[in-house]
Order: sequence, then C-alpha cells, then structure tokens
Amino acid sequence: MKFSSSFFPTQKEVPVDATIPSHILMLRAGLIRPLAAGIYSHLPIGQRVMLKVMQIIREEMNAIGGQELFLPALNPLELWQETGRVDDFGDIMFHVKNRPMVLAPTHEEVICSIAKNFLRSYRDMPQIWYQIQTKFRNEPRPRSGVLRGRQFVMKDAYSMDTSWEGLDESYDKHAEAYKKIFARCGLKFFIVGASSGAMGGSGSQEFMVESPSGEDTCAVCSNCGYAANVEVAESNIPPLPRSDNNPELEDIHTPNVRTIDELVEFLNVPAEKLAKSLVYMQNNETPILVLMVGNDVLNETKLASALGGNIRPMHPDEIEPLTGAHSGSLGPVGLKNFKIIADNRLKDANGLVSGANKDDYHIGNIDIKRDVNLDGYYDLREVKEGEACVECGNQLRVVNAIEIGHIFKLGTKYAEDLKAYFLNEKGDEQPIIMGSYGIGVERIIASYIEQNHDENGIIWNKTIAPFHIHLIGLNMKNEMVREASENVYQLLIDNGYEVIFDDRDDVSAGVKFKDADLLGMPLHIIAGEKNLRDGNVETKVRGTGERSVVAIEDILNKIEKLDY
RNA sequence: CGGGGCGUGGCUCAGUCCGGUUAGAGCGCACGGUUCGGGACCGUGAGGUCGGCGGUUCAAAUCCGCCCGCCCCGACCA
Repeated sequence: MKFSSSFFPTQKEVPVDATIPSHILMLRAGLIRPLAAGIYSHLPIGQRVMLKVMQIIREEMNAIGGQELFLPALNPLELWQETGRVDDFGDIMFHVKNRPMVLAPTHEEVICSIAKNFLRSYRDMPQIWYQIQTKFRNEPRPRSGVLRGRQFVMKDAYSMDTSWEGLDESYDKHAEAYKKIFARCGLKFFIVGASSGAMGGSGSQEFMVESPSGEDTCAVCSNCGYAANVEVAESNIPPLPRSDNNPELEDIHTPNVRTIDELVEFLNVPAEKLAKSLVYMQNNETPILVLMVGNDVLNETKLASALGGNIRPMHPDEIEPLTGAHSGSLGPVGLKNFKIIADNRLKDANGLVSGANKDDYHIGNIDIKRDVNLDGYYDLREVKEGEACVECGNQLRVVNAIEIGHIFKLGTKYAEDLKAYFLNEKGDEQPIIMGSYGIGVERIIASYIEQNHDENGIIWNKTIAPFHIHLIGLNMKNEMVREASENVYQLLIDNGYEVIFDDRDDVSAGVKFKDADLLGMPLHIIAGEKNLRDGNVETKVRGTGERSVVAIEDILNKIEKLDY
C-alpha cells in the first residue's frame, strides 16, 4: 500500500483520553478511533491486524474440528427469559426499545436453540461450533481503550457432547488450541484456575497476560508455574496455633480504637491474635459476619462462592441496629441473628481478640470452638505477595493481568433450561453436555502492544503485523530515489511481501522515520540518496534496531536471512 | 451508581479564579518558496454555535442553575 493514497492517520500528540500504552499507541498509530465511550471504529491498519488474529484463531479452531458459523446479534428477549439470564445479566444487557429484542452479550442461548433441533441422537455428537463476532455489553464503566468496551469482537466456541468424559476431551482440545493461538500471536501468557462465577459449571480456566493495565489479579509462582486468579488462589500459610492456656472471656475497654492497626498498637499484641469482623448481606436478607485473621484481606468472590447468592457489604446504617455497635467494634461473641463464618486460618483458634458489639469495647481470650456459634470455615482470604506457593513453597508474586481467553465446562444448565435433549444408546432422553470457550480478539491486540512497544511506538512481529515491511523512500522529489524505491516496492510485493510504502513527497525524512517507528512494522527498508548512489538500500529491524546496508539486487536474499 | 477531573479550530493546550476590544499559541491543513537521513524553515491563508439549554448583567469562554459528553479511582465485570 502506498502511504500517499492510504488512510493511515497517525498522530504525534498523545491523545488526552488515553492513559495506558496500548490505548495511546492504537490511537496514535491509527488502528482505532473512538465513536463513544467503549465503542471504537477499526481503521484500515487496525482492521488488518484484526483479520490476521482472526485467521490464526480460525486455523487453530478448524484444526480441532471446529466449524465456523455466524449467529444473530439481535436476539428475541423470550429466548433469554427461558434461561433466566435476562435477570442474571440485568443492566449489562442492551435491550431494544421498539421490539422485544436484546443485543446478545454472548451466545449460549442461540447455540442451544440450534442444537436442540439438530442434535437429537448421540450419533450427532460431539460437535464444536464457533463464531467470531461482535458482542454487546452495557458495561457500567468502559475503560482502558479496547480492553473493556461496550461493543467488542469475541471468538466464542461451544462444544456439545454426550458424556462428561466427552466434555473433558472437548475442553482439553480447546485448551491446547488456545495455547497455540496465543503463542502464534506472540503473547507471553499463563493459565490460571478461575472462578466460574454466574456461568455455573464444573471447571474453568483463564488465559492471562501479565500487565499493569490488567483488571484481574493473579497469584503466580515463577518457580513451579502455579498460577491462579486471586478469586481462587491459595497459599501455604499456616493456621493459627491453638494455645493450651485457655482463660475465660474478658471485656477490654478500647476507647476510640477502630482499626486492626490501632488495636495492635493499643493492646500491644500481634495482628495474628486479632479476629477482624466484616459484615455482609446475603440476598439482601441474611446478615453474615465473616471472621478473618488480623489484617488478612477478604476476597469477595471467594465469599460469594462459599455462600452462594448475592453478596454485598452491609450499609453503615444497617450495622448498628443489627449488632448494637458500629463497625470497628463488631465481633462474633453473643451476636444474634447472624450467620457467622470464618476463614480457614482461624480453624479452632483461641486466645483471640475481637469486637464486643458494644462501641469502644473488645473481648479477649475468645476460643472459637467454645465461644462462637460458627456456621463453618471456608477459604476466604486473598493471597498476598511473597507468601509460599502451595505447590513448591517458593514465594508467590501477585500481579495484574489481562484476561484474553476463558474456557468453561458448562455442563447441562443451558440444555436443561432450553430443553436440548438427545437420545442416548439406550434410547433414554438426556441433556446435551456443553462447554463454552471465549477469546477477546481486541484484547489479544491490546495485550500484544502492552508487551511489545517502546517509547517510539509499536513493535509488531511478522505474524500479526498489519504489513511485513515498511519501505521508506526518503526524498521522493529526487528522481533516482523515486524510481529506485518504486522498483523495490514492486519487487517486494511481486514476491509476496505485504508492504507499506511511504512514498509521500511532502513530508521530511524525520516524519517518515517517526511514523515508521510508531506504526512498528517488523522490518524497515530505507531508500535514501546516498546509499542508492552505490546501488544500496538500508534495512532496519524495528525490534532490535539492527541496521545494515544491502545491495538492491540482494535485498530478497537479505530479507530471507534477517531475523525480524 | 459513589468520588475526582475535564469539555475552547482536526490534535495538544493557554485564557475562566478577578466578566469588558475583533478568543489566542504550537502542531496539522491549503497555497508559494527554501530544504531533503530522525516529527526542518520562511511567507501567506482558511478554519471556532468557547459541549448544550436557561439565568444574572449595559456586557458572559469567564458568574449561577440544570442537562449532556469524555477520562480516572471505586463499586460492578457470564
């Protein structure tokens, strides 16, 4: 493509609305343009990258027997009512105003409605169907460029099996395909065990790219490879020891002591002797008191998984009427009408201090076994940086990450809700067993840029670069430069290279170099007057900055040999 | 939804506190000229409902009210 006649709108200034590298560079390099919050147009350069990534996805999905289909984004409201997900999604789903229709945020319902009519016999399965399409979600807060948009492109795949073993196989195939896809795209990624959340189902893993811009938090072990979302991650941290000395409860006057840190100072005891009480509401009706060790952080996803239903922190003005005290003086002893649960670390612990449910008072010598009417112990605490890996004991790192893919063993929920049954070998009716597997296409691109850029711009690899080669004709008003660079351009495209040719005659050399670095094609070829006098051009590898002068007649050979 | 910031030419911003000629700069754009290997220079020029509506005032980009939009933190995130 010739630059002079193409739509490659690069910009020098950092756009005011972008704060993370991928967002800034996607705007500056002209990949995308915003239309509204969380809604982007893909401009020619960006669209070329999208197509390359989609092609890789197609190849790997087809390789595991996936069949691509194209599904409606506009769905009847009724279909979503059948699975109850109109309420589950709530405000996240876009509703059409003048028809009982919704914009699909995902496609389990549509797939299932097709499957129920055509997969009637065990002989019809297994099947893997996938689509690469736009999904719509009314995100309350779109952010970070294309990382969280209201409209985005997703590869969604669905497996239909007749047995749980079959589901395991389909799931494993997808896991393998995903590893290939992300590796081919050039991403450094890791896989974590994840919470399956409201999707339900028996198993789920996320494919993650480490990045400060990521919205997920993961604990990773750089020694053994253990990695998990903090929503499920565990560490090898010992439970509190139980002391043989187990005196009676005592009231402790603690005026104006609200926080654990203040209590540590006031009583001069280690934080591990303190039990922090947090209060929540389950399904808006059941008060819950959660006991944590000292300053351990409660992970609310773990809490939700442990209890089920909707969980929210109690409003400050709900607390006093229910407990008799304000937050900071709450505790498990003698508390009525609350369901009380505790983190595993507190198992059978004693000698604890916690709130007295009376402002400015705490209670000492609490023995959980003796003094607390407990409903159970659960893993509730969030893993902290530096704690020991459960697998190998090495220190864990806690990092931010971008979720680029998620695979689920769905099971039979959707098949049962939508009555997608088949006849098995014995002639019995049985629900189809499903899996669902998603990849965020824009997120691959943004993640790639987060991992592969420098202060000058993007650094593409050969595989997903919009073009392989960026050819720069320096002074296009010079006849020799014009003719030679045109010839090189023709030579390259005749030999199958995708080339962007900066043939502009109205900008200076500096502009062309800056644009080339910003756009970030893996190999640059520079045709300038000095080198051309000797029949040479210069090559520059964008990633390493490595330059060499090459005779024009050797250029094809040189490109073959270059590592770019 | 809670908290914060912002909205002035295509882009980045100044001007707003303290109302007062014709609303500015740099970049970009158009034309002419010089340059031609790291966002080059000179000259000329076009381009603005100062986010919108209402109010105060002799006078509003500037003060007041309401609304809209965008970004950030939090909540939320199959």
